[in-house]
Amino acid sequence: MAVSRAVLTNVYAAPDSCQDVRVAKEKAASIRALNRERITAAILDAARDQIAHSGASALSVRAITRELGMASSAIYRYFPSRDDLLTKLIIDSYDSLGAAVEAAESRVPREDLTGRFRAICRSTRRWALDNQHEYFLIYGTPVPGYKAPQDTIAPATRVATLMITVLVEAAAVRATNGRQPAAPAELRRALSPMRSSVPDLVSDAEMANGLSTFSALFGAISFELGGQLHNVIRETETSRSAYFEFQIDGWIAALGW
Amino acid sequence: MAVSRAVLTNVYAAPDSCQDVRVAKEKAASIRALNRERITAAILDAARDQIAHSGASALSVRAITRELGMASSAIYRYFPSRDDLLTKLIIDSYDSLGAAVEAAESRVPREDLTGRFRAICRSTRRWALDNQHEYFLIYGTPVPGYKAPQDTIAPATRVATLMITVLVEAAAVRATNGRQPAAPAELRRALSPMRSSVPDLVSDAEMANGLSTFSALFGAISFELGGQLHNVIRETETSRSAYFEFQIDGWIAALGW
DNA sequence: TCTAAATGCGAGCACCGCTCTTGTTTTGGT
DNA sequence: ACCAAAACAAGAGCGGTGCTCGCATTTAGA
Repeated sequence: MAVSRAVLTNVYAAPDSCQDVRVAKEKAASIRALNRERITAAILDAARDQIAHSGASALSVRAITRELGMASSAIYRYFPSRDDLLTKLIIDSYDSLGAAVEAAESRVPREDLTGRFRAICRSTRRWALDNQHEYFLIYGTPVPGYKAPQDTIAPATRVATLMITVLVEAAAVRATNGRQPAAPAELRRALSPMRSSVPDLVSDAEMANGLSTFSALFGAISFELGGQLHNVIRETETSRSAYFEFQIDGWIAALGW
Repeated sequence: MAVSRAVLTNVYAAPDSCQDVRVAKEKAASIRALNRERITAAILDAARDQIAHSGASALSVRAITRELGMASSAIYRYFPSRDDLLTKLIIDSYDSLGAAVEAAESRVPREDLTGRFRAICRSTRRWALDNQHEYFLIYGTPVPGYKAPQDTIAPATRVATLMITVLVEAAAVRATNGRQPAAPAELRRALSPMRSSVPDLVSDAEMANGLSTFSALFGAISFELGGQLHNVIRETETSRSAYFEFQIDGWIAALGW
């Protein structure tokens, strides 16, 4: 109806006439396409709001449509199911985290390897604290039946890729002096899938170490966000951050840097 | 009705007459009390089945009552809400994990500190692999509105307590040789809540180190169970376990043992 | 024995994800 | 410029959920 349509357009950027926005050939942004974009964005925004406020389990498509003033059935023109909506949100969360970490890491001088490592750890924690529910959307309880679609894996690996890059550069520096002992055959086999993404100059032990540190980082963050540090570490940001910095030092030491 | 009652009693241990089972004073097990126990246990069993099969989010009280042949409203005589049922299951899971880890640790000679540490790590992982959904019930995404009741905290600390015990004994051994440098004031303050449960002979750094290692352990397990090691570590038990053992070695080294 | 508490049941409420039908709007080819 | 086809919005409806309430029955304790 005209009513709901008006609501929808109100929610969004000025419904300027679509004709002055280049009616060029190719995909000349039609009214349909523009509306679709706007409404899709509105749905995602509302969904993000809901998740930020009360977590992924409370995400309700009916609540979204209610807020947007549309019929509950209309949303299925944009997302075939609640799971597809969640998938999109998951991808966005991965990208949001990835972008935040990449931005923080890029601000550190290239030659400062430990500084870059620190930046990765800190910005990951920072993002997690600022987006708790989105963090658990990604690193929390896996959804029973849910199988991660293909298009989630690329965004999912952004921060891991960054970590590997730093690890590789660190290995390159340290490879100049002395060869390292070979890892046990079983560990080598275990690492074989990861090996294909990591140059040979990184030893098996360095790879395993890096991965272990990586999971320790997320363990630390999950502990803090999950309340496992309640009555253990003082609940002020200064204390929490001091403990986190202590952990970073430990990880750097464990990496042999 | 007699029908559903029959079903219920069938599900459970023989409904032997309650009179021969000491009609003594005090809480002379009445028919009511016995049935209540039986039905409560049946509900919990069915709930555990559901969780083990498809996770906590899929836990449905109606499905439980259906399976037990009772009216959906009847379950509220036993658990006032779905959340209370979940709370009970959470407590049970904590206890189950705690008991498993305590049993494994107790089998190692007292003087073998690293062996006891290893036993804690391994049995925790083992339990998590065997009870994936229960693990995430405990260490997964925190429920938005959920506030852990008082009676969960004791079971929740069983494995942590065990870990602290080993840490303390290790500190006692190493305290004989040399004092350790004081930790920064901020870290000391951060650790103050934990300090009240840990004797003074454990230094701040040792405490923080132990805690960090503890969270790393759960980070590692969550990574494995959460699928974060997919395409990273080979998905066979031998490979997974080899990588886990490598991590244990790293943690022991980080603890300075 | 007799009252009060505990228990079971069914109807019902408000919500959920999702489907199907109907009627309207927009698009694109002729 | 017209018209069939596609996209879309709305509403009713289905089966599911957690939970409440009133009523009948059973048990406990005085």
